[in-house]
Amino acid sequence: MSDEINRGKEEPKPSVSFIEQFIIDDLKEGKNNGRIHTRFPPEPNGYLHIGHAKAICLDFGMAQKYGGKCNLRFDDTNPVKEEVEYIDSIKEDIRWLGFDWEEREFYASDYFGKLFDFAIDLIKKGLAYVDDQPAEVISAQKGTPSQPGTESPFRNRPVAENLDLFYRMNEGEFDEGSRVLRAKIDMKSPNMHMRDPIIYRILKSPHHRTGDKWNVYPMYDFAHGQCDYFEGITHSLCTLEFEVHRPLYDWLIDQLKTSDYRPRQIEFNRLNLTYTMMSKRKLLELVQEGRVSGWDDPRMPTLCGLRRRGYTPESVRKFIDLIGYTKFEAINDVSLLEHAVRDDLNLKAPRVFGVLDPLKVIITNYPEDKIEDVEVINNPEDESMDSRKIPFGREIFIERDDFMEEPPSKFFRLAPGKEVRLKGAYIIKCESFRKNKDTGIIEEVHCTYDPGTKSGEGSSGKKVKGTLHWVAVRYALDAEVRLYDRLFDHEDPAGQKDEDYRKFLNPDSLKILKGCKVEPSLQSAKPLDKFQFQRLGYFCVDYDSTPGSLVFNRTVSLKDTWAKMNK
RNA sequence: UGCUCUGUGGUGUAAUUGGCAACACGUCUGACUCUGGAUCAGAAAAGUUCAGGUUCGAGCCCUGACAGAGCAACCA
Repeated sequence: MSDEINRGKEEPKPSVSFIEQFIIDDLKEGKNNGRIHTRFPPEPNGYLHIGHAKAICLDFGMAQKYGGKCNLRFDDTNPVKEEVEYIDSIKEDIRWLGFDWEEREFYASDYFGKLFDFAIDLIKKGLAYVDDQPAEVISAQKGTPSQPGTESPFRNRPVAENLDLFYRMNEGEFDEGSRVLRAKIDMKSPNMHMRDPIIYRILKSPHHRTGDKWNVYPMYDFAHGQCDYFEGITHSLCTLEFEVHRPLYDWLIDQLKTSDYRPRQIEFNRLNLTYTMMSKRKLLELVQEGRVSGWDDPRMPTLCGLRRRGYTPESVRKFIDLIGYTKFEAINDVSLLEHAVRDDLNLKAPRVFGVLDPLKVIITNYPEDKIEDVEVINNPEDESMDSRKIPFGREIFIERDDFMEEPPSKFFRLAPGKEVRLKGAYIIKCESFRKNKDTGIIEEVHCTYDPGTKSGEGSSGKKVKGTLHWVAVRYALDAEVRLYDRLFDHEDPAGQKDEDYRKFLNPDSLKILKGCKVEPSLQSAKPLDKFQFQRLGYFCVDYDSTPGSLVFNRTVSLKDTWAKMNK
């Protein structure tokens, strides 16, 4: 290529997120000896959703890109809410997304000993005290964001007494809720988190990893920053709401650190999507109240839900990449997510014929018992995917929507006297149809075919506007198809003050179609196999599917300009 | 009435030393098509929350407003 051409189209500089820019700058300055170490710290109290995917892609992605490492660390500081079930699903989902933490699977509970020692150390330095007051009193003394707090009467308890009490708290001598350990910082701080935060509480539920070894457990705020520190994390990436916690983490690390090293916390915006919500608590409610079939209901924004819906990890990653990381709390349009899957599946998904709402067509001039195997391309976007043969015969099913008794002028499909191409087969002409006099339902369409128009062989000079998909009656397989729509009919169901999000549940978010007809090659399709049902959309085999009764989930429809014209 | 953060087409982002506001999704045309898909060509759409200031020149710097979000769990 000549210099002139090169000059003409300069590579647009790839723009990086503000976080990546910080990392680049830190690297340039030689911080941490050029080391990059991140972590993804989920709490094992629910399933991962696409919002977590945003964090995962950043945590693992930055490490990958800059030759660093990313730990998986479960934030399991609350034995009351956390379960082993969730740990396995979280690991599965991270792997599915395409990331690997190698041997670095850690738990906040791995550090309970160190954390306890640190608490003892703070007590000895006069920086922590045992408070005997009940939760409500402590809470009242905290003040409000606009009013300073007041000091606890136990604030100046002697060190020896604090030490004795704290040890005895851990011995199990006191009831849950009777005493807590607090850091002694500043009750008048404008930052609520600095007003003598509770750092240890008594909890007597057994922990999934440490059993009944401990009777006191660190609060998240007392564990998170230090765990990062213990693991040598260089960049602690988290969401915006932890911005106000940062001074507390810094204060704690100041008491702990023995060198200049300190993890750098950088906060970014959460992922919000239109017509859904990310609150783990509310998602759990949907599951528990039976409003969805489970965490992996294909309407859920969970990773297992998206997987079951037919999303590919590539499409999720692409979407995350598209929306970026900023400090602005945004709400992203689902249509971008849908674009990402369509874009990915367009290249990957084999095309097949499936008829959702079958209407029988009889080709009256086609021999009774003749069956032809016609050849169809598997994917016009990818020649290497080759072609396959499907059976064609005198009786076929077409989509009910593809026939109209009295069509408008722009209707390019089948109608009395009109001709259409049957994809991969012949051009047919509608000669007549049979209608049920009582119901008005069209029961059968009678057509003739032109033998000179076989696909790939000719068209007898005919030009037809429409091409239909079809399935031969004799070889059609029955299938159940589940059509999904947005779970909520409000753009921001959880953001409506004084309105319960349940009120916005979309009653039509799931339509189950029985008696759909699909081509015989789908007989052996396995759960999670993905296809494009020609002209309809992308579909994925559901876990409920068996060779004897196929079940497909619609991932997303194809763009449909005809449907749009008719709106 | 406090503290922290944030305001760029409808939506999400970009603009790296202050220099013609760019890209994607969506929307709308048209072409092509044995998928009304894909693809291709094109269009509409913001003058950067507002008001001042500095500057030859401000989305970017300064000042002041306004708006939104977060913070008052023995949750994370």
